[in-house]
Amino acid sequence: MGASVADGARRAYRHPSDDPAALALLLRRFPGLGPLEIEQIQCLELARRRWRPGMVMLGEGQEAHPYLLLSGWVSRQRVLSDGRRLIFDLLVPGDGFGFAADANARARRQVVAVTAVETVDAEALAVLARECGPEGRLAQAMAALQREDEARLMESMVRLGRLTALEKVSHFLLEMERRTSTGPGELKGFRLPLTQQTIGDALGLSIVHVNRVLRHLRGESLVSLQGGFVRILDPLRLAALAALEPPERAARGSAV
Amino acid sequence: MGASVADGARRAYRHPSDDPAALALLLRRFPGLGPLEIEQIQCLELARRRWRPGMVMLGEGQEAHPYLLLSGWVSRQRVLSDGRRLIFDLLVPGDGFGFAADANARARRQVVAVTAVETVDAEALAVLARECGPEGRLAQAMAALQREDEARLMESMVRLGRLTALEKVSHFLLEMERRTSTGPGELKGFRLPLTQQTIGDALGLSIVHVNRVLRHLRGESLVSLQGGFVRILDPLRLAALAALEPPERAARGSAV
DNA sequence: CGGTTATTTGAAATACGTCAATTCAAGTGG
DNA sequence: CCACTTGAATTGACGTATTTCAAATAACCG
Repeated sequence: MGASVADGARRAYRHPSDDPAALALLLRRFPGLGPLEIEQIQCLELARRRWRPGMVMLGEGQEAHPYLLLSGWVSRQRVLSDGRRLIFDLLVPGDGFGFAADANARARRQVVAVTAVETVDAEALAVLARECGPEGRLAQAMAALQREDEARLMESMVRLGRLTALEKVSHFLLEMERRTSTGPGELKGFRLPLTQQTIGDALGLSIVHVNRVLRHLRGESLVSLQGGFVRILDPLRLAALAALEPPERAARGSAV
Repeated sequence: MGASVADGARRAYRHPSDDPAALALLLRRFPGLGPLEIEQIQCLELARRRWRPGMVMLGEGQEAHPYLLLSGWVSRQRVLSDGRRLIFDLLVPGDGFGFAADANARARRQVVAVTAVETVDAEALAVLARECGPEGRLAQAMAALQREDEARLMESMVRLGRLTALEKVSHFLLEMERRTSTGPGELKGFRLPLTQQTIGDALGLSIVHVNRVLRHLRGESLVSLQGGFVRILDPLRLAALAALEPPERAARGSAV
């Protein structure tokens, strides 16, 4: 019974600043870049920054500054005055935030480091994208990322509003596996450096219930959880539980 | 006991195509426009279009086309294969959709007319905004609207994930009052041409529970509901119920 | 008026949250 | 290496919010 989605942040997410794979992680998220853009991005390596767990990387109402995540996990969230918290979105290495200027102020969310985090300052990247015009590859790639972001938020809304706890957790685990997998042939699972409280705040569930659902998933041999490391043992059955729709489809007619 | 948030769409939202106030409605949503832009917008009056309740105005995965709402209510939503529905957002006269090209495809949502709807084709508006560059007033105004949109979605996520049913409904009614009020000195209430099923799908609640919460709000003399017409009788107490935060605040520190 | 759709209500089931205590894992200082 | 502390995971018992089921009005529409 010793399985858990334990913290483990300090162990596995000690700042891997000298990790040569970090940059590759970033680039994989920017589709369709040419050698010019890649060279430009590599210049950004200079402006790194580290954040300790719990640090507020972007306060509520504060003007946004763009960053890319090299390592660690980040939460975009809102905390109500009575302490309730909702996590809009969890960001993993390769993700970025703070690009849509001023969007943060209106949306009244804060960005917080969940684990130890290492970022690169992407201000220069945003400037470069603007300079090359909206048709440039970089701007296109960033727009694509923003659309991904938005699609993820929509998916989260469905999850929050219309899925059961079992469906929520299954859906969440599958999403996280997809987003953290660094390539093909990776059947060995993935790290999930989140407390059950954090998972609960992302799914709109109490910590106790998250725990029970995880126990159930373990009991059914659908996933294995050990020290913050997750293995999805039966992806098909889990996807069925997650109420996942078939990926995408063509356009449809108009009238009901 | 006969109060209800009844349909009433066909009665009150019979297409007011000759309503001279329609254009004013549109313009109030575009802050900071000069005479040039207003003139341009008025040219758009030509391309109107009508939709009957239930019509799919933009199918899932379909390429977006920009519209502005002159009259009627519209739902951006997602329907799961088992029939469950989540409404991301309800659009009221003066709102627009379909501007962020391709965003719809990834987000896999459909746009559906809730009531009878009248739109103007805003393609020309989008083109004009692009032509004047991202610094033009029109582009700025549209970007501002999009930020509003996003902020509203965030607010919805908090509502879906962390508010109780009573809080959800109170919050929803206040939001709708704010968004449909056409100006100051309007204490008389507002039309809410939505089915309780629709409200439920926007709040992640069952229709039965929506009904019970509304009855409770009526019983407490917080709101009055008659034939799709809503009066908020005690805004302060209702806002307290809605777990509403103080409007906005300055920037905040950084570390926890 | 008959047919349809929406609202309303009660009773019962259930999913989920809260409370409180225990266990477990990891770190810390002696 | 060992108490000791701390934070997270785990578990049981219990309360409650919300859903589901079913049926009865009520409003609307042609």
